[in-house]
Amino acid sequence: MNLGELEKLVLNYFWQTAVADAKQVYAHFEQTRGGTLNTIQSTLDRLYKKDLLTREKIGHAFQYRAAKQRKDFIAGLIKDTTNEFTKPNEDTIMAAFVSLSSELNEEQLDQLEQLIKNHRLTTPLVEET
Amino acid sequence: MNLGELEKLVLNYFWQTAVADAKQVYAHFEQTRGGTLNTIQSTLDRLYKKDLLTREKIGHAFQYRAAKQRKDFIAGLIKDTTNEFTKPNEDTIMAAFVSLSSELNEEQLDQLEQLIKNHRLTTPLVEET
DNA sequence: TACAAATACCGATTGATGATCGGTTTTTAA
DNA sequence: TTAAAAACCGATCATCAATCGGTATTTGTA
Repeated sequence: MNLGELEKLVLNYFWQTAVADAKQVYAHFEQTRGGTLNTIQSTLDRLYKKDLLTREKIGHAFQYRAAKQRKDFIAGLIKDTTNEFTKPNEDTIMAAFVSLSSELNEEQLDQLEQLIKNHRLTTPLVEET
Repeated sequence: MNLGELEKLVLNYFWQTAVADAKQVYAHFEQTRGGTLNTIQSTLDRLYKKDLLTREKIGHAFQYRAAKQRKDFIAGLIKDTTNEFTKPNEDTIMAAFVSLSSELNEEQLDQLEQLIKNHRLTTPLVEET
């Protein structure tokens, strides 16, 4: 999935704001970077067509929201990215972890261990796909 | 960093093959996907200018190699990707780990713990930046 | 119900960037 | 010195995001 600059800004906006229609999004970006309402509208439409935003008509305007949690979206991006450089049969997620782990310091290793513990507690015995 | 389709193929090729000149790369892709030697040459050049390949003139041809290990390259990609959707002050690497971790199963959690252990053994007391 | 305002939708244009390849210049080995 | 090999240059095409004017719809309300 390849995203343009404005598309990224808008996505981040929705993870901060939850719900908004085109006019509200425009109001937010008008000051920061100019442009017209139409530009925002077509960007929202593009994100909607990419399944990154959902929308629901309320009154006469669509109310948009992020289709996925930020966390899940990033996880998906990382998996896709990693996939493109992963050998066949290589476990993509583990490859990503291996790649990242080389940059961790002590504190981060501690956090990671904690993360694993929590994960084991909250999702016991999940089936594999 | 945005890479085209052929650029990705070529990068992957170099992680498999280590060293090659344009002619050799062309020989490899000629069968699979056609195109001309020139196309390969300009792709190599683009990757070189992006610092993804190094080159050294030997005889009359440049010998190209991957500038980074696959692992480090992927780690960089993930960090860049994640950065674009990370709140200010949020730890990017940890954010990536958190994103990914939600998809791990038991076996992968085990592997990850092992990874941490090894990492602690091989890189004791690394300074932070 | 008709109408005005708000919004969505359509389509054209521009700008980046990757893919492709022909043609020319440069380099090098003999 | 020169012919062949390779590098380099530049043009064209395709795709996609950004932008925005203009038109068609929709809807709340008078």
